[in-house]
This record gives sequence, C-alpha cells and structure tokens, in this order.
Amino acid sequence: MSMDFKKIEKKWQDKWAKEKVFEANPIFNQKKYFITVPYPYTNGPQHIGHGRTFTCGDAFARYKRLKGYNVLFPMAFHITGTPVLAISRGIQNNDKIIKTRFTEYVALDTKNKDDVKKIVESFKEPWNIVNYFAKTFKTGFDELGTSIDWRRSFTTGDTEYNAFVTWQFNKLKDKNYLEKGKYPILFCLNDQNAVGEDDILSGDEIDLAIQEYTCIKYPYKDGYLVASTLRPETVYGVTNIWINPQATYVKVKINDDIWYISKKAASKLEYQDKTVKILEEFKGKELIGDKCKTPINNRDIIILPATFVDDDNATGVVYSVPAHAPFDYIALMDFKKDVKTQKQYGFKKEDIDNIKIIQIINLEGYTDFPAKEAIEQFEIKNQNSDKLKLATEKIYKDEFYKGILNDKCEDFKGLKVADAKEKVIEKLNKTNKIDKFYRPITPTIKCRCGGDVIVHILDDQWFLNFNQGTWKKDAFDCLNNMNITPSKYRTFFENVFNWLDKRPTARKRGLGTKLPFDTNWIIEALSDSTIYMAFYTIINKIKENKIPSDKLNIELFDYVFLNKGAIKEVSKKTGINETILKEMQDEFNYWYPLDHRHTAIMHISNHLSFFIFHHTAIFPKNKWPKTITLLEPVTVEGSKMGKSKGNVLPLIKTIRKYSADVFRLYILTSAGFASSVDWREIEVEKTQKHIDKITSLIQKYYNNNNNNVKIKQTTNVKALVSRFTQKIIDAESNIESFDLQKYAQIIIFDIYNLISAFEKRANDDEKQILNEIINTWIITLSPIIPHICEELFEIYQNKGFVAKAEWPKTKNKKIDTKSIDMMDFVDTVIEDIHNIKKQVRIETKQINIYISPLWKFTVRDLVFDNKNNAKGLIPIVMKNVEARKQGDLTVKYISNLTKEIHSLQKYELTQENEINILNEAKKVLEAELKCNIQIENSDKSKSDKAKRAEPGKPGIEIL
RNA sequence: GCAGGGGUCGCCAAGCCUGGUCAACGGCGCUGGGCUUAGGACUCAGUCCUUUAGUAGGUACGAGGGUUCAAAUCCCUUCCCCUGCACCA
Repeated sequence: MSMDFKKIEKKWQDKWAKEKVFEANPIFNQKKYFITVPYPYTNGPQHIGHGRTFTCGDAFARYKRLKGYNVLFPMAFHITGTPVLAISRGIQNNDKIIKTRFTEYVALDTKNKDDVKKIVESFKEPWNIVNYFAKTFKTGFDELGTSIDWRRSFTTGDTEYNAFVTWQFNKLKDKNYLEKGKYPILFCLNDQNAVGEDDILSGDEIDLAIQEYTCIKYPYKDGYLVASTLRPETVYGVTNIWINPQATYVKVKINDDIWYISKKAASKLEYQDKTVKILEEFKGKELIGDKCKTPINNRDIIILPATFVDDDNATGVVYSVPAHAPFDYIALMDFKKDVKTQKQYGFKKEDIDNIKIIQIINLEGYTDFPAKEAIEQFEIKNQNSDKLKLATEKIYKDEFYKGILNDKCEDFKGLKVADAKEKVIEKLNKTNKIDKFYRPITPTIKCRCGGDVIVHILDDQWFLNFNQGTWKKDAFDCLNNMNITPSKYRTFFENVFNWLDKRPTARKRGLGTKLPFDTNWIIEALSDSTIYMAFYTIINKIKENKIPSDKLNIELFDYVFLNKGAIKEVSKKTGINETILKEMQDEFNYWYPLDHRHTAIMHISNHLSFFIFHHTAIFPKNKWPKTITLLEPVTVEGSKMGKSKGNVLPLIKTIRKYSADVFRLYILTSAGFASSVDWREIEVEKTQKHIDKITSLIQKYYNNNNNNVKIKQTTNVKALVSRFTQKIIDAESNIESFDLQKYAQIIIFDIYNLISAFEKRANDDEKQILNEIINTWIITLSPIIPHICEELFEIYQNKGFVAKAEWPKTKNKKIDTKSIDMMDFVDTVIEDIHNIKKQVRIETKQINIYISPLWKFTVRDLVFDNKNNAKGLIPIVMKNVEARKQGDLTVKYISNLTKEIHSLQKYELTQENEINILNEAKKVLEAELKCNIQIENSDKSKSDKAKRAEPGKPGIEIL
C-alpha cells in the first residue's frame, strides 16, 4: 500500500488542532519543558532556513513529550522596526522591485491573480503586511507539522505586547541601565529622517558603516584650513595642502572657530552637532598658492591644486604626505613636472623646489619612500589609475602594523604607527587643532526616496549600557551556568559579552513600542525582543479574559513576573480580578525559567546575548534561561540564500513539493548543528525514497496482533531485540545531549538496516518479533516524521496519538551481548565467504566451514589476559598443557596475536557457541549462498583451510 | 585589524573534542553484474597503488616539523579559504 503523504499530513494537522494536542496548560504535578525558537521577522514568507530551525525545535518538543514532559512550544511574530514600513512605502510609491517581489510572495499561497493584486495593493497599509504574513507563517508551520501552541501567539506591535515592553524598559531604567548620549547615524537629507538598510537603495549590497575622519586644523589667515584624514599620525610628514580648484569652498564659522572647507562639507557639518554660519563663498582656485602653518611645528606649507580631491568627501581639503600616500606622491610628481599649471597659478620655481618629501615612518622591506615603491610595484602611471587605491591600502596596512615612527616625529619616535595614532590625536587635541568628521564608508549613498544620505549626530540618543553596574558580571554568571550546544560556540558568546558596550536602543521611527519616558523614540527591534518568552506564559490568559491593554500596567507585571505587591492591591490598581491575577502568576512560575532556546548562530552576537543580558537585568536568578542550542544556516545547492541571488526557497513551496516529513527528515539527517544544511534536490529525492522504504518495511510487518504471541527466543531474535534496544538507548543519549542528527541517523538508518538485515536471515516465526519492534520504532520515529507515524500508529494500533505516546522504557531491558556476538560472528563468516567468492569466481556447490580448534581459544584468552606483559607472554601461555601440546603452532599463533596486541579485544564466544550458532543459521546461509554448507570442527579435519581457523575467523573452503 | 570557522581518497561530505577498531561513514559521479525489448528505476559489487581464494604491503587526510609504541585526530610553524564586527533584523 503506498501512502498519500500530503493527504495524511493534512489529516493529522487538522486532528492535532481539533484535539488541541499541543495546547499546553500548567499541570502542577507534572514536570515541564519550555522550549522556544525566536519569532521570525514577519515581512515576507518564511524560507527553508526558518524551516530548519523550527523543525529542530519541534523535534525536541515532540521528544520531550514522549519522555513525559508537559511541553510548551509557542511562537509569535516580530514586526518591530522599519522593514515593514519600507515595504508599504514601496508599494505606495509603485516601486517595481518591491511590487514584483511581493506579488511573488503572495502568489505562493494565493492562486487567483486578481486576489494577489488586491492583497499586494492592501500592503500600502503596514498592518496588512503584518497580518497577511503572520497568517502565511502560521500556514507554513502548520504544514510543516510543528507542535505549536497557537493560542499564545501575538505580534510585537500588539498593544498588549507594547505594555509588556513598556514595563521591561521601566525596569531597565530603574536599574540605571539606560542612558543618553551622542550617536552618529545615517540620515536622509530629503526625508529629514534616520535611514536603515531597508530605506537605502541597494542597502543590502553596500557597506553601510560609518567612518570617522580626523580633521586637522592648519592655521590659515584668521582661522584654519581644515584637512581631513584617516591617518592623523602622518601629520609630521605633511608637505603641502591639496585643494580642488574647480570646487566651491567657504569661509565658515563652526561653533567659535573660523574654518576654510568645501561648501558641501559645511552643509554636512550642520548635522554633526555643530553650529554653522557661512561667511564667504569662493572657488578653490583662490586658495591655490597661499601658505598655511602646520599645526604641530609651525612650518609653512603651500596650497596646491589637485583634481583628485573630492569636495564631497569629508572637508574637501586634503593634506599631502607624499612619502606615505601614493595619491599624494604621484600628484606631487605630476605637479612638479606641470610647468603650465605652475605658471597659470603664478608659482615661483623656488616654491616648488622647496617642497621636499618627508619620510616619517620606517618600514621594514622598503628601501625608498614607501609610497614611491608601492607605485612602482603596482606599475601605476598616472593619477587616474585604479590601482592607486590598492597601493594605498597596502601601504596603510603595512605601515599600521609594521611601521615605526622615526626621528622626524619628535616625542613619538620609535612608536608603532598603531600606538602613535591615539597619541598624536591627544597631542593635537591639547592645542585644539583637531576635530571629527563622519561620513558613510560608501561614498554616495542614496535613500529610496532619492535623497542624499549623510551622517547625522543625534545628541539625545538612548543607549543601553551593558557595562553599567553589575550587568555584565551577571550576564557572565548566567552564561557560565548555561548549557551551550554545540559547546564550541561558548567562546563566541564570551567574546561578544566582552565586546558589548553601549547600544543605541531606540529609533526615531518604525513599528514597535514607544520608549515610555521619551515618546519621540521607538524601542528598537532587538531591544524589544529579549525577554518575551515570559510573555508567552500569560498572553493566553490576557486574551482569554479579554483584559484590555491599559490594565496591563507596571503593578500587574511586577506582580506576575516578580511576585511584587499584595494581590488585593494589585487587583484594585489594575481592575483585574484576583483569581485571574493568581492564575497568571502561577502559570509564569510554572513555565519559567525557559528550559531551552534554539536558533541559528547568526543571533549570537546580538539577539542571544541581549536575551541573556536582559534576563539577568529583570528576573531573579532562578528564572534565568538554562540551555541554548545553535545551528548553522541552510544553503541551497552549495550557495548562500539571498534575495539578490533569487535563490531563497520559500518553505511552503518546498513542503508542498516534497511533503513535510521528507523535508523534516532531510533537514534533520543531513547535517549536525555545527554545519550548514545544504539543500540539494537530488539528495532530497533520495530522502523521499528512503521514507518509502521505511513505510513499506513497516507495513509489511506491522499488524494489529497485540496478544503477546509467544515468540521463540532464538539467538537471532535475541540479538535483534538487544541490538534494537541498544540503538534506542544510543539515540536517547544523543538527543539528550541535543545531537538531533545522530538521533535521526540512528533511528532512521541504523534501525532500518538492523531490521532489513534481520529480515533476510530470519524465518517466519522469528519475524513475528517485528510487530513489537516496529511499534516501539514508530514512537521513536515520531519526532522526526510525525505525520506518517500518526497514520501508521492509527492503522495498526488505533490507540490515540503517537504524539502523546510514551518513550520506550529501556532501563530494565537486558542487552544480550552474547547473542549479538554470535550474530556478529555469523556476519563475519558470510562476509568472508563473499570476499573469497569474489576472487575465485567459480560455481560454488559446497562450502566447508572449519571452526577453530579448542586450544586456540585457550591461547587467545591467555594472551588477552596477559596482554600487558608482552615479554612474559610465551612462558605464561606455555604453562598451559593444551597449548604446550601444539608446540610451534602455539608460538606462531601468539606472535600473530601480538601484532595487534594494543587493539586486542576480549573474545566472548566459545568453540561450542561458534558451532551452535552456525548450525542454527545454516539453513539461512545455504539459502543466501545457494549451496550446501558443512560445518566442521577443525580438530578433526586435515584440510589446509582448517589449519588457518582461529576463534572468530573460521577456515573457509569453497568447492 | 579583532573575533570565529575551515582545508579529508574526482565532487559533496563524516571523523578530529575523548589518539589505536581509519584506506578513513554516507552521498554524487564513474565501472561492471542482475533485472529489463531498451532506457529509467531498482538491486548487487567495485572505485588510492600493488598483491592475493579472505585476513597483506605501500602511499595518503593543505605544507613542514614535533610529542607518542601509535596521529586525519594532540602541540608548534607556515600557506590558502570563509563568516561576523552594532541600529540591519
């Protein structure tokens, strides 16, 4: 009978929902297990990466249920931040890319084209996006067969959730973990608003980092010519200033200073926490030929023209260090040769000749000026060469790590560049000759609205300060007591913890919760998603009792989560009746702490770390989380999934193509947590076939006969039962240490192989044991392929849900190692026969098997018992009468055994065992090998082959 | 740069933590047999080299050293590749 997987899956998903199988309520005398997977960001359909994480989480949840735990496995929807807004803006503006993308998304689950169009149009309203995708996420996870308690779902934009986060941030404020400060952000000049990845054109492809330039103030006229640089330590080697003669410059009042900078720079500085008043405006060429002073030793340097200077980059003024900057070097060389330009600006020859290149850094491996050498090395011919950038990068790196400042640098002589940088800044700062200028690391960033993106410094940014008070210490305390699996990721956490400092915690716009004490700010997406697992424990009660969110005040949460306040008072203040309050508190206390959080490693550096930090900030120690398991992402045919690559596989599409159980099995068996799963079509199809094989094997031997028929306990049967039990024990210990892959491999492949090997060698009576074996097997298979298991369980057992079955008890089951050894022995014999047959390639009519003589058993045991006494071995063995009789043969056999003495194992079978088991298996062997088999004791045989017989390795003769 | 991960027999990929049972799981590909009218599918066998009626030897786990009776596995050096680095969730 072949099975219609899709029909079966739908059937059981409906049944689970109808019978509320996964709705978890506190049962106070039952042990509980609370497992969560981070809620996914709900701005598109889920992909197979989500599928992996949830499949694993679900497998754990299902296993724990079998083990008798009351399991809570909830999920919700994350919508905080700007991405959803960016989408609705895109739809409003008829953005083609966004519209196409979302039409595709909606089409995944909606067939009618007009409906698709209508739905996409509705996305002009952000909440429609959220609601739509929340619904498709639920569909997707239902179709995957995840055992989620949906009563507890919510979105992070719900008012109830807002109330919860409001409480959380009040707690953080009380702890003094929140503070205000300055912070540079990307900002759109057109929108006059902060922008993030989603708001920026190709934001997912370009580097959005902010780069801090150092501005050095060169005294000039009544103020300063302000040049910007990434390498302030080179100020000792400055030879001249570069100005773009074509660009527009300004004399401008910056705070209390007069600066000469490009006009574009002045307009940007307005956003960088400075007051800006333009006094004069002029072309760059008017500065050419003037002189200014160096800020450190008051030298005169000249201002030269250079077209490579970009007035849109930083201050538009560049100071020239030709010894160490390839751009400067080549420009200076060009200028020295360019008599025409010199004349044009009226330079005197002596002015030009006076410009001497100053080398300030000694660098191993370079004999000449480093910049000059790099130019030669890269074969750069002129100022416009693309290779100049490479040369600059190389010099920058080499000098930063290997360069030593020389005697031109006064007090800093002998310092490494890396160390000198800070000190030079400090020195310039003492005489107020330094400032900062921020710019995006990518030169021209455009907002989706078309506006230019610059760096804006906010002076009232809210931060979480992870270094405040005992916060970090507490977080480490929590981490040290947690199980992190795979364990190699623990150091990753430790590094992140050490590195965490201040984190901006609110933004100017986006969906989410307002900062309670400063409502201009929205709490940012990662900060509002740190302790929400606690919210799962009570949201069902809030919904069930229709508690309006304005009643969810601080007193309420204090009472429920922290057991603060008298219930009567709280009830008065919240207007919620006491019974409900008590129920909520009890439920929280029942489920918390969170036992297990499972997710992808990418979340370590932010979400998971914040998760730990915030738990320690808000909750008492006995409510801190206990376990985190982590996995690598999913790749598709060897490459990373990405929107831009167009290779993102939506979960729904994939499940509908292959069925949920195939997906689950593939995901669980193909990689361990510490490696990425590669989704390969060919392999997935194999998985499909494997499931077919398993189900047909099961169907062949599974039946309704549960009357404990007496099955003859042959060695074969005993060995099967023992091997099977051993596998179940192994599988259990693997999943207990969170190794799902090993678990699945054992349950799926090992046991399948075990049963099919048994099938080959067993007679019909013996095969009756399979019904009982399979019944147990189905239960252990169910965390992996739950739908098929439910179906089979129903057909053959009809005892309710396999999801609620009981994990097999292995404690009192004996593993009969002797039977296993005996069957192993048979396997070895068969393998050897096959090996020999391969070589001889003759028609076999008769096979003689010669069992080892008794004395070899004796000798082997003696050798094993004395394996640590290699030298005394022969005399010891020779004390034995039987051994001595054999003379030389014994010595030879001993020397054979000692060759591998380190790996010599105890041999458990006796000669009698060997003879008996082969006789027992004789018929099966004859059938399998299609010939007569004769078993002889080699003591009584004169055959050559009999002489080589050893315990465990009988002599074999093929005739 | 800082931090993390990795280089395994054509390809993908286990093993490495806890050294021996590792010529190294598994899959793909390839070769041959069976089954088929054929193909596909399925199935059996082979797939580092040599040797052989089975259990043997050699060379191998990026490269080079070291520790050990014994190293893919531990240590050191070196070459190469990948990922993250904060407002993006």
